[in-house]
Amino acid sequence: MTGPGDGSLARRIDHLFKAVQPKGREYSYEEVARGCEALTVGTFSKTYVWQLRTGQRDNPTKRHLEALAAFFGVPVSYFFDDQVVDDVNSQLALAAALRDADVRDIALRALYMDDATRRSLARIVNEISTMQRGTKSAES
Amino acid sequence: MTGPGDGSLARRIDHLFKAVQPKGREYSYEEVARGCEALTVGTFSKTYVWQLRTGQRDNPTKRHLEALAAFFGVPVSYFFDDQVVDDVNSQLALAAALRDADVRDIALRALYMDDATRRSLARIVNEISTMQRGTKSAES
DNA sequence: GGCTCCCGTCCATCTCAGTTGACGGACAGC
DNA sequence: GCTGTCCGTCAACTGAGATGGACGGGAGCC
Repeated sequence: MTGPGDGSLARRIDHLFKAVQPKGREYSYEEVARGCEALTVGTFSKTYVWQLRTGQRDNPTKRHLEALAAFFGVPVSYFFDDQVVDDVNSQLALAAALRDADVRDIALRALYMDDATRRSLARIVNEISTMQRGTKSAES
Repeated sequence: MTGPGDGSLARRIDHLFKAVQPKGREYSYEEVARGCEALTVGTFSKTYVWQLRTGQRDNPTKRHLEALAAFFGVPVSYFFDDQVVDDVNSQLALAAALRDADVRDIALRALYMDDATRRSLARIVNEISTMQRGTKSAES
């Protein structure tokens, strides 16, 4: 496997940057830092995020690991457990695929589907919008 | 569960001391420290183990968390788990919804869709099948 | 072009995580 | 009783973890 699971902490963080792009772009280091600060007590500098991603620092504290995991929406064990990496990665990849596809458009076309299929799609779209937490509003 | 997951890091480490007693008594701080040093690279002082257990220090680094987890034979996520579960809940819920929906059926109906939508759905289905390959019933 | 704003990168700095060393108490052997 | 040793506890120091600010560069705007 050439995923982030085979390497260092830096690889995994790098993968999170690439996989989690609710704005269609990678988060900037400052966005991540401020987001982490918002989610946990304590400070988080953009420089340190950069150092972690590039492998210049590889031994962060518990607090920083928790903040990063919360920000990217992955369990903290993502940074430790290879199996969790695989599980999460597949879900992140799915989320990425769903983002690229215009889900609302698909939902519209679902009007021409039969009942069962449409309900299934509706549930999926619903979960997606929940997952995105209003970053792309105007759903409901 | 009223296990060690209801409190601070200190509570969880204290629980490990009490629960893991292969010699019939609690490990001494020095035993833990030396054991951790043996299992990982780097140093680990008995005083620091004591500080962590008593809550005087509560922000250890990744390296120390890995060492402690290895010594006591628990996954590193033991020190985190419950705290981040709700952050990934949305993704887990999505996975559940996708399991219930008959995705292959949806893909078949995609034949009647236009090109762009069908390609989007193809990517989604591809990710789903990838995700389902390694699925083990992690259901409670 | 010139200006501004934001990004990633680098460097100087400081804070605090983690170690070292020492003190008092408990238990065993002499 | 006395000594030696191992334990838990404490205070002080060291250095790595982490931060703040500065520099260069690219994109958008007038």
